[in-house]
Amino acid sequence: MEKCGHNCGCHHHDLCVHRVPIFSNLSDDELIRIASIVIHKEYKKGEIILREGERPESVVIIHGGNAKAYKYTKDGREQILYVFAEGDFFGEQNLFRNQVVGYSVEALEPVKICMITKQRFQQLVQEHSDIAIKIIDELGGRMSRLESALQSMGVRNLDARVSSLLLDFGEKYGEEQQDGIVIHLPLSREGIANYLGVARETVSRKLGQLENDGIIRSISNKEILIIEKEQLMYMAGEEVE
Amino acid sequence: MEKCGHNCGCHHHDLCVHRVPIFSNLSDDELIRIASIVIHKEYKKGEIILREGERPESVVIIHGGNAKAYKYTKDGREQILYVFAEGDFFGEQNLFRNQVVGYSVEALEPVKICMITKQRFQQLVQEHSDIAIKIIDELGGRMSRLESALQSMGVRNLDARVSSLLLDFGEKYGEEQQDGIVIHLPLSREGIANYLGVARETVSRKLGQLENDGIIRSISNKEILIIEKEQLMYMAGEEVE
DNA sequence: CGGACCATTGATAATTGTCAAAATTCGTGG
DNA sequence: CCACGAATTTTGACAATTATCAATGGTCCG
Repeated sequence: MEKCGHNCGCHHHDLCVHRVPIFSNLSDDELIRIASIVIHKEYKKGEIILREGERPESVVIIHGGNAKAYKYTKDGREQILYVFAEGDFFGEQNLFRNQVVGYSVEALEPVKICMITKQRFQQLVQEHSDIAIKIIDELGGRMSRLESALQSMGVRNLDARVSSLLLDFGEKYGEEQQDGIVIHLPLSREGIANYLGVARETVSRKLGQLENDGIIRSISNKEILIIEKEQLMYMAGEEVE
Repeated sequence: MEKCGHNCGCHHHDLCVHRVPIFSNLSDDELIRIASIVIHKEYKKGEIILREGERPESVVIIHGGNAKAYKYTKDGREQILYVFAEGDFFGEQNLFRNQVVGYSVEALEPVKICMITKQRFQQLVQEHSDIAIKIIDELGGRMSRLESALQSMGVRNLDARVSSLLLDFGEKYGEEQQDGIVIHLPLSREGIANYLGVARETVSRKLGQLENDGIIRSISNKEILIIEKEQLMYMAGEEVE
């Protein structure tokens, strides 16, 4: 691990604000200033960082580890909306309008975050109009991904969706090796199911099928090897009729 | 109709920029200034206002009529993402980043729009940082709705989704009457199906079921009467197990 | 090594999709 | 206002997909 064990007192080195696209236009001086108003926190696996229905007082930036954002239905079914990784932020929905958040965020592993209070953040945006534009940019990107996800759920068959998910995770969590790409999964099978909006068992079956076809290999519960990326891309793009 | 038949030369009265939340903080003078840089256009039913994959040069504000935003899969299945109505805007995703749009927009009926070129719009945002904040607000609201839609697709059963849609449309397009709420549907049955991500026939069957149960009445292809709103709300909220 | 947790598999039921045909609605022109 | 044809919607029969329930098998950690 890092030497930052004392309740995350890391100051000027390894600034979390450095990793965040929305601050990318700022000078080093400004970054350090921002870093000084930032609150650090750590969460253990399974801890809730933000709870649906709350009115968060801060914008949260992930500084390490992954976290899932999800909604529950009344009957307890979970839909995962995002898997946040380093540099992602949330809580911004409630920055200006006074609205409750629409999802909960839970640490999938030990997670470090930086928080900036709403008030401070508003100040920042006031001073640097660049930041507002970056936020619009970032939200635009996130919306595009949501729109694609919605389309996937609506009209694409499950094979295509599973393939897409493997490819996406390959990009984000993959490690190139000589026999293919090893994905270090942030989610369990159940998590994958709740992300795709299908039953746990169905994911098992689809992955089993892909393994039978020699397209992937399940190394462990948290690692999958992509053997035939081409094949996956084909399946993700368009299924044979 | 209105007297504005001459290719929409309406100037200072009935300003489209008046109806748009993102300009709500501006003074009348400024609104008039903005109105002067706005380009007006009209589209007939079925015409494409924006095509997926293009790089739009303008932000478009709907000034009258409804339009659907949708994506196609390669095999021709349509997923409707939004139904835009008066005051909604789009094309802002590409305001600052140079990215292609992720969906097409088609007029569902005669539609009037106002366009502001990217360049002018950027200028506006530069001058009035309020606008950027309003945009963030607006995008936040749209994201919340997308997130809920994604959850619906993922974990809610079809009865709940159909009920929700009827209630939403009731809010947006409904007209209170003594025997219930008459919805003036912006979408055909096929449109509803493509919005919910199910087959045309399935929508027919579900609506038929609701009609048999006396919860709604189908008046015509474009009008549905909600008789038992309570019942719909119950079904939308939580299905009996 | 044991126990808790997670993942897979099998059998069956429920839901929705697909295709074809019939019925209804809509718009137009007489 | 009515009638006609085109477009849309509904219905029925059947197939395909996925969910559910139950049991088994693996994996991870102490």
